[in-house]
Amino acid sequence: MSRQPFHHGNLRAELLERAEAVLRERGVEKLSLRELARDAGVSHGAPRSHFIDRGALLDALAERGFDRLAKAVEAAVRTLPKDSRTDFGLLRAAGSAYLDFAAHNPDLAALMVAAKADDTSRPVHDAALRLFTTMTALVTTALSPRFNDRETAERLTLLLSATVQGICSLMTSGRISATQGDALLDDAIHVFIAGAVSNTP
Amino acid sequence: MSRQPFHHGNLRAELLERAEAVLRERGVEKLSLRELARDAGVSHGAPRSHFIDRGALLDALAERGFDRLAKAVEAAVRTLPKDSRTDFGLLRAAGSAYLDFAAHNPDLAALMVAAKADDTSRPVHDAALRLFTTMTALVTTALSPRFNDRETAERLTLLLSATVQGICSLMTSGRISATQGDALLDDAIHVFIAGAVSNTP
DNA sequence: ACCTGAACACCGTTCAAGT
DNA sequence: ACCTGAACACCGTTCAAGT
Repeated sequence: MSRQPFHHGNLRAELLERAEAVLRERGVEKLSLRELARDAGVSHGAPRSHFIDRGALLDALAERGFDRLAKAVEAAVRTLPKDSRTDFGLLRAAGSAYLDFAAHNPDLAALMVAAKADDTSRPVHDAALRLFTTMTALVTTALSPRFNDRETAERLTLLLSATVQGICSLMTSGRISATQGDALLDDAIHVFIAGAVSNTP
Repeated sequence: MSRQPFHHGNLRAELLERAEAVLRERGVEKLSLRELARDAGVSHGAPRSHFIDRGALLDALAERGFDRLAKAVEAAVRTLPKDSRTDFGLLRAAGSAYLDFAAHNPDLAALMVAAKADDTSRPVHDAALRLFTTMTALVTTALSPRFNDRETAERLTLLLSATVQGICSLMTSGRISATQGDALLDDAIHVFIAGAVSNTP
């Protein structure tokens, strides 16, 4: 009945939770396995049982980031008022969710982008694909009158994702303000829709 | 006449040179001031005279990266054969230079994107602005028949830059292959041109 | 102005050992 | 299966001192 049971029982989850907070509040540089262990009241070697190394923890964070972002995008689209459910409105809502996520979790967003698709980081890549699937469904819904083949949908989604992601980077790196980012997103979606129309067979 | 003069005379430049190589060959994680100092045959405290801390070195690398990229873009456009100097051809050449740079210097590209616009990293931001100026001139040249106000040029350039940069990220993170990146760039520029036309007053 | 070298306070990683 | 704790080999940063 010790208050600190030998088996923490929840260490992995707690480390991730705490790591996300550190990431938000102090950045990747300051994220240390040893400090995480200390804060969890566990020895410095303990995290090793859950994450083979620091990179594995970062990968796990990126993976969770992609899933959270996908959920945020889905929620933004779902809660969109009926009169805003135009093609533009839908894509704009998704893009905004993206930007908000990046603005509130800049270092996590950077981690997600940086995470290489190694053999070891397969879960990260899969999570990125899940987000891509969400985005593809959305683009298909928004632009469905214009085309109906899946390949076109995926190419356009890739393009939109890249663009939105680029806007996020400009914002988080301070190249443009949040307001400018919002305006740029508007431009992006206008151009995207207009350009997609004239480039779709 | 010692072979190791007390004043190295060129330490800053040598550290940067060597750092770029390490960045390319082994990644940011492996970039250490102490190792750089060792390789330069200098004490571990010496870099302090040129870079206040590790972050300052990374900022200097990012700054140089932006200037190299700007030069690469300019060269790509300049050496473009006459019969390729269409609006599409010009933008495509610039985008390709961008992608090539990122493909060959993924960690440097990540550093450039990550570099926050702090008060301390003003030079990085200025270098980013110089690249933006280059890009604006290019977009203006390519699309000049369609508009003539500077504000439109800058908004469109920002959009194109964000998109190209997003494609770079997808590539360097292994989300898409270099071939897919190339195809995506084609799509991007087609959509960009078509969309820009119908969105320009 | 630029560099040295000791000192300090951290790291990540490994691994035998414990429960 | 999960965690401990010592050990190792690195770091970045600071700073008085040297040239």
